[in-house]
Amino acid sequence: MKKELSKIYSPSDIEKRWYDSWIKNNVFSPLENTDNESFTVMIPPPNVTGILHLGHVLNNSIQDVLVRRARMKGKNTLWLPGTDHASIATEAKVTKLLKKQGIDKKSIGREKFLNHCWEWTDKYGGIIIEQLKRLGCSLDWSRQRFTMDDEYYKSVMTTFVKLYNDGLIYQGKRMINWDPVGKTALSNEEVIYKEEQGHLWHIKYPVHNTKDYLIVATTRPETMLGDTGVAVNPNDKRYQKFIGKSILLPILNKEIPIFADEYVDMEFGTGCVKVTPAHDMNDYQMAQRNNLEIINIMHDNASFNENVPSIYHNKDRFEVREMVLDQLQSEDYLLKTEDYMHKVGHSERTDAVIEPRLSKQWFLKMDDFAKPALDVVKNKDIQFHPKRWEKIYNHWLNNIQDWCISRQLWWGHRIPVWYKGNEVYCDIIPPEGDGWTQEQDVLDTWFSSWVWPIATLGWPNESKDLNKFYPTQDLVTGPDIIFFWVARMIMSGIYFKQKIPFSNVYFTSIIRDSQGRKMSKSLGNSPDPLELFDKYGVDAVRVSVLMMAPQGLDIHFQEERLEQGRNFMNKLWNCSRFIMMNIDEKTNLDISELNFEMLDETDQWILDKLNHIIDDVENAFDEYKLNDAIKKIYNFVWGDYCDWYIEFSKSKIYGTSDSDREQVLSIAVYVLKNILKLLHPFAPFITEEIWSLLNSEENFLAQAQYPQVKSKFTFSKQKQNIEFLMSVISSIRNIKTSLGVSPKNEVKILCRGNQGKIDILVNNKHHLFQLLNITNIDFGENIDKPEQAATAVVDNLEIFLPLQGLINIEKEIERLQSKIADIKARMDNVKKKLDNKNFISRAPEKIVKHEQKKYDSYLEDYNKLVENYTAIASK
RNA sequence: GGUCGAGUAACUCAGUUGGUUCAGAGUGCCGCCCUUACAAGGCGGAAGUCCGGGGUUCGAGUCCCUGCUCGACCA
Repeated sequence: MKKELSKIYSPSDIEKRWYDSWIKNNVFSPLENTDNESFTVMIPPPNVTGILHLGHVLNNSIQDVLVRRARMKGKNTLWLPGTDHASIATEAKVTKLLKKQGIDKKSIGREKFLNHCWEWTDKYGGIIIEQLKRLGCSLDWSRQRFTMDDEYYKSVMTTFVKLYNDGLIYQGKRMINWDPVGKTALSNEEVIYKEEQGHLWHIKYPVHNTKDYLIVATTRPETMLGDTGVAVNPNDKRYQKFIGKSILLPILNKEIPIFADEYVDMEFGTGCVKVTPAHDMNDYQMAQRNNLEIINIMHDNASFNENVPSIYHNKDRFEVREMVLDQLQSEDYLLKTEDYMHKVGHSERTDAVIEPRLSKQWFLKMDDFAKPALDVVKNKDIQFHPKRWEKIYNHWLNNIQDWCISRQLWWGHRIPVWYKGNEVYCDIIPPEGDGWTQEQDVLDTWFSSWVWPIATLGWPNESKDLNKFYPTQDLVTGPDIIFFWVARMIMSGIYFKQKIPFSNVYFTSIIRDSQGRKMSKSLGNSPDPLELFDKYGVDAVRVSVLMMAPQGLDIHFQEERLEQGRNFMNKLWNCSRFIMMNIDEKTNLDISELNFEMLDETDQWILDKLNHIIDDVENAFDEYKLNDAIKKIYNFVWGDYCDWYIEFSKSKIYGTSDSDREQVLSIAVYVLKNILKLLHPFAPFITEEIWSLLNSEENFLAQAQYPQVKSKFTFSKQKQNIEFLMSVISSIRNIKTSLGVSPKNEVKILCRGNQGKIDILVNNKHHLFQLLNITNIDFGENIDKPEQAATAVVDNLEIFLPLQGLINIEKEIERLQSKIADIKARMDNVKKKLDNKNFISRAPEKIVKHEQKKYDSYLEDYNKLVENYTAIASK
């Protein structure tokens, strides 16, 4: 019943099979009746019409690792999937699609438009869900949610009504960020400031009835058509005499006042500011303070309206800018044009340049939410990883402003407010009677998703799930939505449920291209994960991405780096292949029945090493350093298990003793099973496949028990011995290659050193033969050095390779010289310390002793090397 | 302008509390090997002014100050 696996691991054969099998057997669903501690993670809901990109791969791989590990640790685990409706993005897409078909959104009306949105959602909404399955995500699909589901809708309505009744939601006419393409208000957080090359235009503003003029400097000359004043700083000596006078505004020939306001920065530009209250946040505030007229000069699409001369009517703001500049130029008002770098606000979704606009909107008062949200992070109820995001979070909360929650869109949660004359009604249920009209606006999508952790579990109903799975434990998300979502979830959790929504927030890296640019469709630098899956295998992509994701730093993605993961998966496959080629029905797969008296030092070493790795991985997870964890496992599998343990084991596997062979195979299988368990959260498919091929007793690896440190496998002494043995083997290999001795050339070795060292080598003689291709070894304390031999010194042990006829004296001299130089440098370094009286007297005794010991050992090695060097060089 | 982060081998990055194979890993590079798990592999090797300049200390990649470069967030 020996099994022969294919030489190369082929992922595509097994991925789908295992995913289907996990689903069929409900592996991802939490248990209904259990007292086990629960572990919950809420997926950051992807946009319903989105498709998988590398950011999702990273983010969801991390979640899957945490979730699978928790499940294997016996927690009652729920990872809840879902999507959000992304109102502005989806609405923009649907509008565009309809336009192509010659259909105008407004003319078909709200209801029909929403039907189109649902059609779109039905068509594209499942794509990303299927892609997450492909990624292997162990989500509980029976609990999948969509923010536009009826149940979820009710949750959102409940929050609005409660906040309204609590007096925290109000409607007001304010300056807001207006997206002239999406034709909707945005919150402050949805405005992205980008640095752009612009101009600073210096314009002459004549003082009325005088020959004087003021000069204003502006980046937006077109707004002068809405100017209602000019401001100067009250302390500015240059302009004090003009305060109270007026300006005759060019082009319009309209008289507007010159006034004083502290806001004006005397240093900036000319120190005179043109004031356009309806189109600038700061100007609006100055207008309020100084009772200026407020004139709106634009339509909702940022073209000019009838409040300006007719030649500008219906012309876009950028076109008007050119027209105004031309006219100013020709009438000699334009004095200077400077290049000027400045930050321009853009809509996060449509990328349109934001137009500040005075508008009636719904707001949520934020002051009362901020303090508790600050507290729970301050007192560590919620911890951020990495920690530095706490500062960003605190800063935002300390400067919080009211949240504009209304959007002039149709796709989303319509605000549950009705009007009849002067009457206002707010409730989940529509008002009775005729004549009521519902508010047209919908809610900001983030207002819908800030209750994600509770609404998905059925809130406001005190459902079984809500009690069992809320609060959740870990949240994994990108730092770009720390304000949009993370902070607000914390607020809503505390406000509506009196409990924080999660205990740990892991902020992922941002994946950039190899040049450090953001991934974007227009640059075409965003690889399709599905193609990468096909090419490298899902496990390989997961492992590679996690290995290159340092906590909190951006990733520079290069496709070639996926080879590391692919090669690793192949390595794992092949060491398993080797094991399976050799085990048979006699092999004892249950290590508890092993005869520990029979353990070889190498067995003890690998078991001890395994303990250390389990511990290291545990510690790495405690700090959410997943890349540390996977790297530790990688080094153990490749560097210890494959490179050394399996190689050691061959002397027994190919030896004559059946009991030795079965013994070493049992250990090898035991360690391999632990490797599979440790690796399963990272690489679920391949590990499950190998697990099943090993005929393991437990059904699914996904449900097996996670490895724990076993104190009976502590073998410190043996570990040291084997590490010494490995150094000896390495340095003999070094001699052979650097002298150009072919690996095929069998050689003889002599070792001279103290009895302790010699004992180690004698005990492991069979390994030396197996790994070095040697014919004979002589050991001893007083062995004679052969005439012509190459030399190495390892930890005071002298190693001789008699190379009569083969030895290349020149090369050996060169080699020894470099070894001597190397150790001399180390020695000098230590010597410098020891010669320093201050070091001897002030450093801790332990350190001084250690350095002294180090020096003695170096000196001994050095002397031996020099001795052998002189002997060979003098010939 | 404010705040934060980063700068270590050709590339991408590890380096916990200052001292212990602390100067590391992977990739790439050079040499030798198709050795019966694996050439997506094995064995060996070369490679760094730890961004510059000060300082604290017996001792600094690590702590402090300062300068430079890049990035992010906020105004």
